[in-house]
Amino acid sequence: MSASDEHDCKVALNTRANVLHGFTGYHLRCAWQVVQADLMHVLKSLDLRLATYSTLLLIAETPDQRQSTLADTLGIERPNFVAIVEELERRGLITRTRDLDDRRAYCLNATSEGLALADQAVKACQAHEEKLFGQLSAEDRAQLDRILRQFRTFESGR
Amino acid sequence: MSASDEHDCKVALNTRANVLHGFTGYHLRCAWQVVQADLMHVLKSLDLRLATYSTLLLIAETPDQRQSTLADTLGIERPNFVAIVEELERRGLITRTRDLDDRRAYCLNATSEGLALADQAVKACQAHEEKLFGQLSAEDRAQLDRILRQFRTFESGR
DNA sequence: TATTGTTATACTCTATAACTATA
DNA sequence: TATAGTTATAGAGTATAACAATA
Repeated sequence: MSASDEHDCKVALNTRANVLHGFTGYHLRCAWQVVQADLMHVLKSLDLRLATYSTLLLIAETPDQRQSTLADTLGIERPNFVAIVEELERRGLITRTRDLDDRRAYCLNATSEGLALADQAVKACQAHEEKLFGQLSAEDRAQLDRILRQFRTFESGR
Repeated sequence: MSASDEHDCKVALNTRANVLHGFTGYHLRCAWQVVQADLMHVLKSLDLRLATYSTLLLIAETPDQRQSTLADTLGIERPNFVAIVEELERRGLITRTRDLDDRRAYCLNATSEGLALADQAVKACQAHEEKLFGQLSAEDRAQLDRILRQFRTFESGR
């Protein structure tokens, strides 16, 4: 068996007490790393990465969008998005058809295989969330979700 | 003025509603990205990165530790830690002296310049935390900190 | 034999400039 | 001239194998 089959649960920045522990941002990072490590493991079983997963989901639910619109939504630079879209197309999960009104652009759509995989991935990620966030009390879990959503409106500027 | 002088507040994975918004993990990631972007900007003004910052802080408060111990604590692979330590030493922020009991190892210690910079960095990061997490209510901020700390004990394995 | 620090290397993710074809 | 998609490239961050010096 390969190293990729072992589930590596190690958290960077771990165990020993130090001044970093006084920062909420540090704990936020540690929490994300725990979640990310498990999420990546779950997605790997479907041969997906974070980027291909979120791209496939977005294409599956918003048909006929352009690459640049999708890339923008996902916060991925257009040049870096090309390889992601190419992989999904090569695997038969999405189609790219020329926009008839603007022949520079593509319209991206999920195939039935893509929709099926997106569905599988969502179910797997819901199970992953249950496994991880289910370790919190129901109240804490709801509070965490509610509080984290507030960050979307935050400015990080001076 | 260079691009590094502008404060880029953009959050990846942004604005448009999609199925990802149903996942707490997604919001956790977004929150970390908001915090990380601002933190990196703050540290850049002291010519520090996340890695050099956390390494300097750890060395400053735990004298006479070995590289491998420190790397382990920070969750950084030993080979990748070499360049970080070299940079801090080159800038006169830390010293590396051979361990007399084990001449394979180094003992790392912060210089007075290193201690001063660590102090500056901690103060800057405390201000950064006030600015960001201060946008939450006092109750929400305390709840978030408390809940996030629970993740340190979580297993992400099956 | 095992460990400390190191080198070399490779793979991912990210960021920018410049090209092409269309508009 | 501006935009959509692309190419090339460069920089971080991260991971592993293997080496020299020392234990």
